[in-house]
Amino acid sequence: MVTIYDIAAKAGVSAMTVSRVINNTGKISDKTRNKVRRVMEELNYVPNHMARSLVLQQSNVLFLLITDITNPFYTTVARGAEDAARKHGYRLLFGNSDESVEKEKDYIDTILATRADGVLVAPTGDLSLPHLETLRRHRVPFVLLDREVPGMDSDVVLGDSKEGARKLVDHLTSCGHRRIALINGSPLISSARLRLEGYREALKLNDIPFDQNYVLETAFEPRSDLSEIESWLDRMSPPPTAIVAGNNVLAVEVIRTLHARGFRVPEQVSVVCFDDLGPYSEIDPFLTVIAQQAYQFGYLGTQMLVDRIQERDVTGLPWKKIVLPADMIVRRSVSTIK
Amino acid sequence: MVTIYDIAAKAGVSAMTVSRVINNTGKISDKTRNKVRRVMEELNYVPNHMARSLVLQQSNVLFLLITDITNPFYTTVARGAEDAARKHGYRLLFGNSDESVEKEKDYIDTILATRADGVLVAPTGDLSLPHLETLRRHRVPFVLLDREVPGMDSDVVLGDSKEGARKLVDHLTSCGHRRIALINGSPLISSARLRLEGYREALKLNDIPFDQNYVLETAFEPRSDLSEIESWLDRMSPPPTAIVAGNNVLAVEVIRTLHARGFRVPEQVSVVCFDDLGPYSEIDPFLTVIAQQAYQFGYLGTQMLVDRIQERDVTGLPWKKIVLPADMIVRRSVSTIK
DNA sequence: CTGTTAGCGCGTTCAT
DNA sequence: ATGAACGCGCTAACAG
Repeated sequence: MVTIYDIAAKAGVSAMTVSRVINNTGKISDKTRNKVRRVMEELNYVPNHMARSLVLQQSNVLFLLITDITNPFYTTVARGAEDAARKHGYRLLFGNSDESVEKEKDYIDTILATRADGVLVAPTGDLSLPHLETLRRHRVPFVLLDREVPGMDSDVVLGDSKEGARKLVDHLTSCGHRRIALINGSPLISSARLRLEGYREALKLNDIPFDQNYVLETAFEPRSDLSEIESWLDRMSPPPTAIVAGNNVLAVEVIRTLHARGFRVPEQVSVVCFDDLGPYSEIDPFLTVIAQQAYQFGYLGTQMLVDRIQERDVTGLPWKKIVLPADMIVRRSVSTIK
Repeated sequence: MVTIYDIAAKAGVSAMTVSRVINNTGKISDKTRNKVRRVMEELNYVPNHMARSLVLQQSNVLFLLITDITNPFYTTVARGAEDAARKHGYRLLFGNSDESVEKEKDYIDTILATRADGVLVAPTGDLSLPHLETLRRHRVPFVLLDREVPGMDSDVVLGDSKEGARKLVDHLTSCGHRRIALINGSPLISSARLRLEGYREALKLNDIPFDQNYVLETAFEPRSDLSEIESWLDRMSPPPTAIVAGNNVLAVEVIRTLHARGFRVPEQVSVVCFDDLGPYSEIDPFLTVIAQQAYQFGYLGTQMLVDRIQERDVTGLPWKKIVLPADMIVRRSVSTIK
């Protein structure tokens, strides 16, 4: 590896001068600058970020910790984050927690050891609190994505979950549905809680009694075993005419289960959910969804994070909270009941 | 930041002993080991990867350079790569080239400066050659994904593009289609070339003359302006009854264009393509596709890369080439012509 | 079993 | 405008 010393020697200057040329700091005569530049090219010099980071005490690395890059929502979040990170000169590491607190813990350790300058986290849920406290204790700035964690103030980018759930339920009732079920994520996840709340409020406003049997609280993550969903479906009587899913994964799994049981969607059961399902929706729009602005989650979150990193010394900057609107896209997965 | 010196002082040993405890190297008495461990916990010590990397001359970072994480194919590649990287103790950086040679060049510089231990690249095409040569010159091991680059030997993971194209065309002919068009990526991309070849061979075997007007070679990337596709569609006469798309993006764009022009798919025009479209296909399968094993591209590619990194000194290890099978999934986007 | 020395590549500080 | 000395946090090599 060629270092600044190599090029210093060959250019007949000191390493410090080379460093100055590279970073455009201090005053340097055009002559030496050009000379140094020429030698750098000649020797194919590439700066060493690790050495630089070590002395500067900053890595220019951000970490994106999401539950699963494979979920189209997070895919797009990642794209937004990478674009913004690149724009500000940061590199982006990422990891998938799979909604597992333990895996999340592992990544937190990695993040600390990496000396990432900041973190974007979609926390697995309220149980992430200790992890966030660890980050805080080590003074690593972070921005929460999609989920808040009680007991931890921070910058955060959220979707309007409550409003989204209301819109979904209202849409269903306006199509004549009254028996509306909800399959949701864990109540330990703030966005799931808000979606349940929105669902309950909308029912009330539509004079529909709340029935606990119509609600299943389970994991937002894909599962191999659908039996929990199956038995829930069987348990409800009378069966619902419509199901609200707390996210896209649950929608897919409910529909698969319904299909396996011979139900047709939407003819026999309507289904709506949060989060879109990627490019397919452009050509064969099926699911009626709350299409959250995933790209903005990542892009704006990264902006906030970078701001926070750079104004780090300014103590007491108030925490910022961005709530992105919940826009509904009506498609074909809801039938009308007369 | 607490360093090994802090904990050395507090534990009454030398920094070297602490280092030994951390890395489990050398022989250390249980007593000192425990003492050191206790102090480490007490002080919330976290190792500094950057310092470690600097002296060890290895970063434990891999870089995944793809065209667009938003493309469900690459999304899944990324998931496979991250899983494998994590398994081997590597962290994973990623970047999107958007099929742009310039952006790719930028990332190559980043990769070098980062001192990434290895790179997974889906090169933008044959013009990536200089970039790969740069990596090679700097002795950075890399594995090519999905695309080969003439003039550069290396490890590579490919799909069986030729066979895939044949299958697609054969399927169409078996449904009675004879006027089969192809919308493909740039001929500067090896997989696009092979798909064209497979298409031509299959036509020949089916006694269908090749017609250059039925082929459009354009970018694999999403575009805002569909006019190129529109005019191609208008140009073909008689119009094709079926279209093979070189990837999922092109399939989506062709279908959108067809819809905009009032054509129905598959009633008036059938469409098939390479690469699946994400989770949607599970619930509302529409497009007939060659579903490449995206996860394996990432997972196996990373395995190969790690092997190459670790056996780095063993010169002359032959380049490995993995060709993953092209499995067709028949769905609803092809109509039968009597 | 444990400590000392030196250096990984770079930038800050203080001279000149 | 340029250079020398030092340290960022860690480990390899050697010494004891």
